Formats: sequence, structure tokens, C-alpha cells
Amino acid sequence: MVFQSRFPVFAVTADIVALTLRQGRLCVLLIRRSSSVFTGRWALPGGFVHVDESLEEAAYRELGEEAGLGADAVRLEQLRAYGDPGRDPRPERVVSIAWLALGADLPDPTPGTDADLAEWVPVGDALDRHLAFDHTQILRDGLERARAKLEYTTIATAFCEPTFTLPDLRRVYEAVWDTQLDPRNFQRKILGADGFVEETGEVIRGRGNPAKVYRAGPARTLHPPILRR
Amino acid sequence: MVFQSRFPVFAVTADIVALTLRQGRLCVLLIRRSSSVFTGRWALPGGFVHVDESLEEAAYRELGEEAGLGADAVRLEQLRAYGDPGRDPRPERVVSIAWLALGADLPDPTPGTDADLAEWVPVGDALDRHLAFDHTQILRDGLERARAKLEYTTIATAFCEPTFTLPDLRRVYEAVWDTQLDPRNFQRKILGADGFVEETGEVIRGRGNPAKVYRAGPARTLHPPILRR
DNA sequence: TGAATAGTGTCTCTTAGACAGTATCAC
DNA sequence: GTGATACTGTCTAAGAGACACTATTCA
Repeated sequence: MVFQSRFPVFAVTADIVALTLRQGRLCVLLIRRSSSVFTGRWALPGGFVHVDESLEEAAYRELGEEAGLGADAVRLEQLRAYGDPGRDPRPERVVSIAWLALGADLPDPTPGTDADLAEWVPVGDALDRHLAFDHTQILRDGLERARAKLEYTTIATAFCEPTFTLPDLRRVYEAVWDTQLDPRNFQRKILGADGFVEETGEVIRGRGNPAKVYRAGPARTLHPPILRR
Repeated sequence: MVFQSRFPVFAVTADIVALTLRQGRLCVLLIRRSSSVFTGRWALPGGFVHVDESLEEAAYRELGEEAGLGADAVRLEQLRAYGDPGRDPRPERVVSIAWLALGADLPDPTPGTDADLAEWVPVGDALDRHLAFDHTQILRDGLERARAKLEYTTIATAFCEPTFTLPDLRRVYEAVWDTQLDPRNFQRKILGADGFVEETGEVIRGRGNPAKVYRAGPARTLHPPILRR
């Protein structure tokens, strides 16, 4: 099939930096490419945007096709566009719209049509894997965006199940920022931020003292922010 | 001329939210369209990305072609991509990469090939003009990005000449945030932020007490940030 | 009963905000 | 001299960080 246009022709892809916590570690979803260029190399999941779908729909579709992740499992946010000539070795000019997808302890992925393997990789390891295209740079940008968003927004709850405890939420901050936080100061800040979390009234019993259960509140931004050191 | 591709075909445009201060007011560059769709409507400057130039080069080129602005006059930063089907009435699918361009008191623009008028418009007026395409939304996003960046980065200096006084810099914050700031507290914060500004050792004499002259320092981010109320 | 986990309060220091008067210069 | 502009410091309040012990539960 051949497509035509009156204007300079571009292909547009959606590439996704999907982040989740597994065993307390921040992990990114990588696929091993089994088709077209960069065969056998690790890459971010993604693919071509169809002409009749929105950029966001394409990102959701690729998450489903390449990793078996449902749209309800993640929160999507646009990162930026990458479009340098030569960033894709194919003769067509390819512009990638990169997305950040955040989810709670996501299931092991199911490889799709363009990948023979898909797995969650701790972000430190992923940065060492010499990803295909400019995906290492996209991953770096996505990580920095996620780290910054934890300061100014309530997006940390996207890494949690619908209900969670404050130690759960603290572990999100600790994993994404790769640091340790004081539990007392952390609780004071979270509970002092109007609308960040709401008590459900329940407690969860684990190995020690029962923990209060919360759900995400209506606030989307944090005033004042919770800053990294 | 007809272009062809193996992949779904997109056209890619660069649209620019160019902001500057004129007489102490935050203004955005608008053009009145004289070609193809939305003829006669006000819009952000922009145009199609060529197949052999980077997205950023296209933004600089369009600023030159449509408004006569040189690349050295502005600081460019990518905003995000806009690509909903139907955002452009032409049959081709058009994805726009939007950019923020910040500059010091920029000259009156020179209309280019696709515009019969180009002018700096106070942002409040621009938001009321029912811009072409989804440009009102892009403008809103650009303004919010600029306002947020003033908190966490040293980008305010992009609105200043190479050398400037602290009252100049304060007027940037006041115009972009549409608020009044206490000069004493402002100076304390700016001078307390390592690497934000450097003294040149000169003073500028105006109508009153001479003001110390500064230039932008090496810092690009602010720790801690200078927060809006 | 021992180990693991979560809950809670105070003190200190830093930062943020409110606030007024003096010095310089152009006209 | 008058008006305009820029410079400077203190006090108070709020927020951030450091810090230790108790309560509950499971094994």
C-alpha cells in the first residue's frame, strides 16, 4: 500500500515510557524488537499512529498490542515530540510522540506482533541497554518528568492501587526519587496537602501495626510542592 | 507535487507561541492568515516542517519567514504535540509541534508569505480572538508553561536583554504572572539563588537612583523554586 | 516473646512574607 | 525642589528537617 499527500510526508509513531513499581523498584517496560529495523534490540513499546485515531488513542492501543496492558491500568501523559531527521534509519521521516504511562504494580507483559520479548526492567538497567532509536534519551526525559511531577502534582497515586496506605505512597516517592524519606515528615506533608488523599476509614492488617487505608483525593496539583532535596 | 510513503501519511507543522514584553505587558505574536484554510482569521505563526529539517529548525525558520524574527532574538522550548483528527480542516492529517519562543522586547513583526498582518497582541486580548485551528488551546498551554517555568527555572532572563536590572527582571515576573511582587523580597530571592544572575559591575542611570546591571548566570534551574502565591 | 510494621509530637532552623525609610538623579 | 526610581534590613509566621518511642500484629 502506498499513501500520498500534497505536503511533505511524515510518519508519526507513539512511543511509551511505561513506569511501574515492582518489588519496590522503579521499572520501565521494554520490548525486544522482532520486526523491521533494530531487530533484536531493546526498545520502548510503540508503533505507528493510524490516520483515523488520536495520538493518545494510538498510545493506548500500542500498550495493549505490544504489552497486553489495558487502558484502565495506566495514566497517560504526553512527554514531547522527537523528530530529528535521521533518528529513524528508514527512508521515511518519522516523528515520535512520546508518552509517559504510570501504573500500579502492573502484570508481566504479553509480547505482541512487533516484539518477541517484553519485560519490566529496573530503570538503571534499562539505561545501560543501548536502546534502539533515540529511546535512551526519551527514557531519560521520561524519568526526569516523572520525578519532577511528583514534586508539583499528585501523580504519585497513579503508581498505587485504587486504595493504598501512606507507607505505600512513601515507597513510590522513594523508588522514583531513589532516596529515603522520613515517615513522620512525609505523613505531615501529605496529610497537610488538601485533597491529595482521603481516608477510606478502613485499615489493612499486615505483619505489624494495622495501616490506615486512603484513596486519591480530587487535588491534581500541590501547593506548596513536595520538593526533592 | 505529490509525496508518497509506505506508512500512514501525516503532515507536520511547527506552531509557535512567541511571547515578549511590550510596555510592561505580556504579548503574543499573532498573524492574520491570508492563505489556504482559515483565511482572515488570527492564528499563531507556523507552517509545515520540511522533510530535511529538524522540528526546531522549522520553528526558527517560521519565526523568520512569518514575522521577520531572527534566531538569536528568542529562546525556543518545545511545548507539546497536538494531533487530534479533525484539528485541521484539510483532508490531510496534520500534527502540530508547538513551541514556546521567549524574547526581550521584540521588534514589530514583518508579515510573511502566509500572512497579511502580524502583530504583538496582549495575551488577554489574544485569548478573546477565537484563533484558527486549536490555537487558543495551544496559547493557553503555552502561557501556563511559561508561568510554571518562571517558578522552577531561570528562564525569566529570556525575556530580558543580555544585561538587565533587578527591577527589569521583577517586571518580567509581574507581567507573566499578572501580579505585584515586593521588590525587597524579590531581590532577596533572586540574589540568594546561586547562579541566577551575575553583577556586571556597571550601573544604569535613569530617572532616579542608578540601578545595578546584571547578566544571566549559569544556573538553569532554581532550588528552591520561586513560587507563585 | 521477638521481629516487623505503622503510628505519633516536638524542637530548631530556615524561608517567606509583611513592612518604611533613604539615596540618587532628571527635570 | 520635586518627583521618580532603586536601594537596603528587621520582625514575625510558617514550613522543613531532624529526631525516638509506643502500639499492633504475625510467626
